Amino acid sequence: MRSRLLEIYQRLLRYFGHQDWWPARTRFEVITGAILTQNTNWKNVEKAIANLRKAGLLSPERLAEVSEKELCEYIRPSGFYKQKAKRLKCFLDFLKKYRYNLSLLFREDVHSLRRKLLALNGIGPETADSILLYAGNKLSFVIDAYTKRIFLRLGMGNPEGLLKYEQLQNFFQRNIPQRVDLYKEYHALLVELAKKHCRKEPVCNGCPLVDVCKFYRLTH
DNA sequence: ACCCAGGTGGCCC
DNA sequence: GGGCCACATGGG
Repeated sequence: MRSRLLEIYQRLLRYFGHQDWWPARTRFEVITGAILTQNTNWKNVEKAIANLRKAGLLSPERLAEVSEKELCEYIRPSGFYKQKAKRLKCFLDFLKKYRYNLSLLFREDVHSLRRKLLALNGIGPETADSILLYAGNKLSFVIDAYTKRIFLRLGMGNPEGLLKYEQLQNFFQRNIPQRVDLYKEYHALLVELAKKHCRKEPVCNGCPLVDVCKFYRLTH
């Protein structure tokens, strides 16, 4: 199974090229984006991030200063803005214990830090792992709706009960080399594949995995 | 006028 | 432990 996952990775990389994720300038911007993009189109998140940047608020200290109400106005385009303002504030309260110092935060080991992030209101497994991997350079593979959908289409979903988050995550982590750059690139490539070829209504033309896609074999 | 998007938490059984 | 539902904006 190890070779299967790596082969898929190689094919995606060859087809799409390096994705160079996460699209952000700083670690704090990664974290902010990770919370804002929850069930939300990235284009909308970009608008919210642009608002924050224009106001000079893309640092923990500065963002901690603005009221939750004011924060709502900046992030409105990203949707669920009242929830997300609260969630950002919640994370900042947590970060205050580290004197708003992300280097200090990420000095902690991945498992202990993951547990602490999951304990925060508004940070579930995907957001936690996005923060750990892309902001903290920690070995924590990100699973999202796209990843699940793709592996269902590939016919790798049900047999071992790989539907639950941690199960699918363990499956990846056990079967590919433990390298941060590989984790980052693989997730980015899966998102790219999903957007181009693995939507709810699949676009099989030109899909680099078309020959191994169970959905394709069943319906064409 | 629909459907969808890089989830999460709360409530119910 | 699993099955719904609210949360909200912008684009196709």
